[in-house]
Amino acid sequence: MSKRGYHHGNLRQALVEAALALIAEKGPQGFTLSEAAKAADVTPAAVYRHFTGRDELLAEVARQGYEIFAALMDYAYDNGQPTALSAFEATGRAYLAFARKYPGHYQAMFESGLSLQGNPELAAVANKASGVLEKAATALSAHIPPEKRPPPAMFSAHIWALSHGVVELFTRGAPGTRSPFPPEDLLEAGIGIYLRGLGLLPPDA
Amino acid sequence: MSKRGYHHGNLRQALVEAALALIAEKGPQGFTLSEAAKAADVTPAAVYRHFTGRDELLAEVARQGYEIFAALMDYAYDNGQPTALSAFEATGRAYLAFARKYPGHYQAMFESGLSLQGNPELAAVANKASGVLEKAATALSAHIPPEKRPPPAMFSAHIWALSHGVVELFTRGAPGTRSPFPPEDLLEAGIGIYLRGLGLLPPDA
DNA sequence: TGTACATCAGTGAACGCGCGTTCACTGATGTAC
DNA sequence: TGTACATCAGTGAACGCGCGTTCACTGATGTAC
Repeated sequence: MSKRGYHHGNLRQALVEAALALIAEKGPQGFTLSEAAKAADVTPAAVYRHFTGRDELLAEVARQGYEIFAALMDYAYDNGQPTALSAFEATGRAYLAFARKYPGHYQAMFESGLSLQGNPELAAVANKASGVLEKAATALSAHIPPEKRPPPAMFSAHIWALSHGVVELFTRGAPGTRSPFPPEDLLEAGIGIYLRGLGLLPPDA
Repeated sequence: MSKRGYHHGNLRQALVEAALALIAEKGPQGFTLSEAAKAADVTPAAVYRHFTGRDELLAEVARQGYEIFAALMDYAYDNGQPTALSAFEATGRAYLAFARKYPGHYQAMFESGLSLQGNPELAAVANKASGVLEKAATALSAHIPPEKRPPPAMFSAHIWALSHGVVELFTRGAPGTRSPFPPEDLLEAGIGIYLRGLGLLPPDA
């Protein structure tokens, strides 16, 4: 911690980052306002210059997470050209990559128990993130034989759920089981089988 | 609460049930030893006659959950005869049914952050539960065309992850999204597509 | 059947702790003259 | 360039709270005689 005077400089963001480190290290319940303040070398009361309280700080962490998440998904989508299929697969991979690379954000978003109700700004940015996956699903939808075409929202939900389940069950020292396979491989294979079921991959691949 | 004297009768199980109700109502973090004791009409100190502390009470809740879960999965498996396929599908449905019917147990097992490390008894009963799904997957494995046959542990993990993701994301007033579809339908459709991808369902169903 | 007694499940008071939050304050910063 | 002053980001002490846990105790239960 460099010498700083009475004033911090950018305490707001420093608190967000302290919270992220705490959450990544000890889980969403390990985060407390007091410890975040201490990690930022500041009195707990100083937090109230920047946030209305504990919940708003946590919400800001999640908000930044959704922002990064949406950008990452969008990047993966664009980058996943040339085909709608490869773009879609890329967003699935991006989900897991995000969870791995930004564990603090991920847990704040999905495991901290904060509610999107009554926080319109947070809900909006969350929708932005899920919008990317639905966009990818819609684009892909055109390539699905009509007789087995589910609504795009449905198979984007499937991929989302599968990805989330893999993260929750198999990426940490999680309950239930230790990972029988590398999570990336598990997800990749699962998505592959699923897309084959949709008729989007050759049945003998 | 009926009149009871100084002695409770079966406080141990009453505390487990109080904890379950608290968890189901307010989430795993809403559970405290003190509130569970109060709900059972007893002083917090009385808890220590039956458990070494808060963690052991929570672990017992989870243990009973795994027990019920394993029994339910096993029942679904047997009941899913006549074919390996229908038995497998039944276990998938049982996962979601369990989460719905026993939300307190479910959250204690998967969302309370308790660790299976250093609790061999809990780990054993957890393995019993996942063992059923693997058994179902292994039986099904024989029917998969060899060139697209993943290890049974892998597709049981896929189904487990998909089910878990659906529960986490779409069954409560969850973060991320409100459910676009009834979770049961979502899971059923997802498993269907997945099994078609494995060559276990006709491609045109 | 009646009494003495051991057991042990529960009480209730107390503890130390860390939490989120409040408040009057202080002192560094940067602007006006 | 130098001084006076307003701003406001941070301090530090204090609060009430509920938590998990401990301890000496009490009184209901059930057994031995």
